[in-house]
Amino acid sequence: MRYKAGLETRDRILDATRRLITEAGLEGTTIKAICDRAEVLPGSFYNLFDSKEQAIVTVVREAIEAVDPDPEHLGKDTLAALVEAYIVFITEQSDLAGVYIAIAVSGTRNNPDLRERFLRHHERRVARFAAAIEGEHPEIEAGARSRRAETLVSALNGIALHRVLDPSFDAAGHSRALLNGDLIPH
Amino acid sequence: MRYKAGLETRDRILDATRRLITEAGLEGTTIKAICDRAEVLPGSFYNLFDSKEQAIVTVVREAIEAVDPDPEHLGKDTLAALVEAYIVFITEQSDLAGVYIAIAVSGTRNNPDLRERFLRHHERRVARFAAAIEGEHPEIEAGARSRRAETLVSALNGIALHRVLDPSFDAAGHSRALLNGDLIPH
DNA sequence: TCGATATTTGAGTGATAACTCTAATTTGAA
DNA sequence: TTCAAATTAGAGTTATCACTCAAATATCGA
Repeated sequence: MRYKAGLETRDRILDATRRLITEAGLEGTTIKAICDRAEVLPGSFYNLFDSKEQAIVTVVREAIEAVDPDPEHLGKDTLAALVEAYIVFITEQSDLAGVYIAIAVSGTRNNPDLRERFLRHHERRVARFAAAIEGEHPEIEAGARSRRAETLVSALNGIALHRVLDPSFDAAGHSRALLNGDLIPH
Repeated sequence: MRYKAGLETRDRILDATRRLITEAGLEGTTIKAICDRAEVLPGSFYNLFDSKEQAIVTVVREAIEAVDPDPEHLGKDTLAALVEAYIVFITEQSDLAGVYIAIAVSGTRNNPDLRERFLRHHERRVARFAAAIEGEHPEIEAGARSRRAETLVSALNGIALHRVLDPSFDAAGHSRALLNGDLIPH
């Protein structure tokens, strides 16, 4: 994996894997399907990856990292910025968003490693949202902050889920509605 | 499929299918896995079902119906009752809830029939929530009602999704928080 | 240009997928 | 108790799965 040709092939394979997972689910992501789409033969695939799983995990790691860019910003985010970043992820990196949701649901059942990775990521993400809430509403006590962050993160994932099903779904509008409390009057 | 033995076998197969989809995903739901768990041989399976897909679709239909019980109540629900009903579904029928989420994500990609069915169900569900909002807040105009209903239904699905991943997740508390607007102060 | 190394080719492996078929057994109405 | 119909047993079929391998070819630093 040192020549330019190999790196390009690797990119094509990862791109095919990303799109396949979102379009056909983990079930439909077979070596043959990946190779057909990437215009590569199985021998080349296995020259670059040890297994199908390695390619999938590579793409999943990408997706998880793309959800939470610049993690070192923790504590300096605003809630609005975090929500806007997620909107960008959902709408402009929809292949990765599809991977993210597919893995959240299917990938974590048979693969304890993926499950662990996903749950750790979720915790970090909730902590980041909670820190943003702290910055804007220091009067809310820590436990309640975490709870609210957890509600918000899960709810946003629901919106991402539906957007994967229905690309015309207005994920941005619904995400902002959640943030602004435009749900039910009281 | 007329004798008692056949009906019991059918129940065992459907039960195994339900649990397998939630535990192992669609990918792990093979005829062999279903038959092993139901203590049935492939010949018996195919005596009662035309295909693996038929068994899965049967279970998916169950799940979709369980999400929205008593659909004729449309217009007579309160929002709180709808949310509580979903909480019961998520927490007390977790096998079906797992099927529901798994299909929402994976099942609708390769199967246009399932996709269609799921999206129609989603529309009905949003309409029902919107009708409940109308009953409680007639001052909100129709378009905004639908929008809010859509936000709420998607957000609740996000909570169900996370509960499938993590059974200790307090789905009830987070669902009620959404309903009560306990998210971010303004 | 040479030559060690990376890459590609593509047929081939064993395992397992969904599904079929026939014979043996069980069921339950008459 | 009988017997037609339902059910079960379980080996077998075909297709496709992930993955391998040896030979041919392409790459690029020296």
